[in-house]
Amino acid sequence: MWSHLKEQGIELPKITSKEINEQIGPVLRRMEKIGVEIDVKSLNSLAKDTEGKLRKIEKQIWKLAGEEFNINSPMQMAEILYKKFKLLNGEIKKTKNGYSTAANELKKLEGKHKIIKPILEYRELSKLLSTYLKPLPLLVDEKSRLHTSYGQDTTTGRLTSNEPNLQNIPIKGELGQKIRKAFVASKGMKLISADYSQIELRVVACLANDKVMKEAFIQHQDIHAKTAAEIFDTKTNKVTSDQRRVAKTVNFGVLYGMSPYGLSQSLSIEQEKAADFISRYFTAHSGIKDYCNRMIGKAHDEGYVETIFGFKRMLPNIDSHYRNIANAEERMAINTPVQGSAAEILKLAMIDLEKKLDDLNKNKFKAQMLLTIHDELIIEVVDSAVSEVAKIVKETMEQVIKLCVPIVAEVKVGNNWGEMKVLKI
DNA sequence: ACAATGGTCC
DNA sequence: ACTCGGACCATTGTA
Repeated sequence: MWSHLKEQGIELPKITSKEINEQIGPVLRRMEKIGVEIDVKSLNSLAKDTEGKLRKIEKQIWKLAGEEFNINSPMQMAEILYKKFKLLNGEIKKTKNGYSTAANELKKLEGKHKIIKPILEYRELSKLLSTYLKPLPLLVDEKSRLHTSYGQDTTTGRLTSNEPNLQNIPIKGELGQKIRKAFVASKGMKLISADYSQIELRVVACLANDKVMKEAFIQHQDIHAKTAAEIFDTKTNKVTSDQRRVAKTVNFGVLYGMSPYGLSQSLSIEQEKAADFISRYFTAHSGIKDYCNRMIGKAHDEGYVETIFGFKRMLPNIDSHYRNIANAEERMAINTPVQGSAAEILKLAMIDLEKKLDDLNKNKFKAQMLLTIHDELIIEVVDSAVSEVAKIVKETMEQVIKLCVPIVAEVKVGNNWGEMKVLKI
C-alpha cells in the first residue's frame, strides 16, 4: 500500500503493526506497575476549595434563576433557560429530546443573560471535581502512586488508558494546571515530558507527498502561519494571531476529513466561509486532496484502509446510500492512516526507548517511562541523569523512523507535570 | 442496567 | 442537508 513512500526516501523499519503491538505489551505492563506519584494532599485541598466555590456559584445561579434546581441536569437547565427565560436565539442546536445546553451552545447566549457565565464556570469546576479531584486520591497505592491500565483495542491503533484514564488529565484553565501540578516526581527525581511536534501533520505530509507541506516542515516553518497565508492570501509574516488560529483549525480539519459544516461549527463561522477556506486549502495542497481521494477510493475498492505498518481498519459502510454514513466512513478513511501511523511511530519509539533505558539502568537505576499520551511520553529520572536521559529520549523519538520530513520532539523537565521547562538539547 | 448528555484529553 | 478523527468517565433520568 505505502510502497511509494520508499521513493520519497522514507525508510520503514522492517516490522509489522502486529509485531509492534506484541512488543509494546510488556512495556505497557511495566509502566502500569510502576505508576506515577500523586500529591494527594494537594488534590484533597483543591477539592475542598472547589467544593466551596461550587456552593457559592450554585447559590448565585439559583438566585438568577429565581428558583432552586439541579444544575447538573441538562433537562432542568433547558427548562430554565429556554422555557422560563426564552433564551432561544435560533442558532441553538437540538438534541434528541430538546435543545442542547452544551457549553458551545451556551456561549452563544452569553450576552443575553447574566446566568450563562456562572453556569459555564460551574460546569468547568464540577467536571474537574467529580472526574479528577474526588476520584484520583482514592486510587493511589501505599506509596501514593497511581496505576492506570493501557489498552490496545482501538479502531486506529492508538493506545487507551482507563481506571483511571491518565490520557485526559486537564491542562487548560487555572484549576487544570493545578491538577497537573499534583502529578509529581518522586523525591530526588524529575519528570521529563517529551512530545512530538505536529506528528500527524508530518505523517500526512509524507503519506500525501504534499510538496508545499513537506517544504514547510523541511524548512522548519510555522505550519499554521503558512497555512494562514495560503487561505487568507497574505504574506506569512503579515498573518494575525486570529488568522493563525483559524488556520490551525483548518489543519486539524484536514486530519479529520473536514466538511464545510464541521469546520463552520468549530470556528463558529458561516458554512460558505468554511467552504471557501477548504477550497483555498486544497488549491494550495493538491497532494492532500489527492491523498483524500486515494483513501476514499481504496476504501471503496478494498473495503479497508491501513497504516504504514499495515494496521487495517475495515470500512464496510463506505458504499452506504445513506450519505451521512458513507461520509462518516470517508472521513475515517482519511483519518485512520494518519492517526494510526502516528500512533505506531510513538509505540516504536517506546519499544526502542525501553531497551535503551534498560541498558542505562543495568549498573545503576536512572530512569523509567511512566505515561504515554498519544504523542507524548512522561519519564521519571533521577536528578543526576536528567540531561543524559533527556538526550536519549529526544534522539530515540526523532530517529525511530526516517520520514520524508524531520521529526521533532520537544523535551521538557520539571518537578511535576504542571510546570515544566523546555530543555535545549 | 442503560441511554442520553456533557466534558476532559490528544 | 451535511452535525469533523480517536478515546474514557460522570451525572441524570428512565426502565
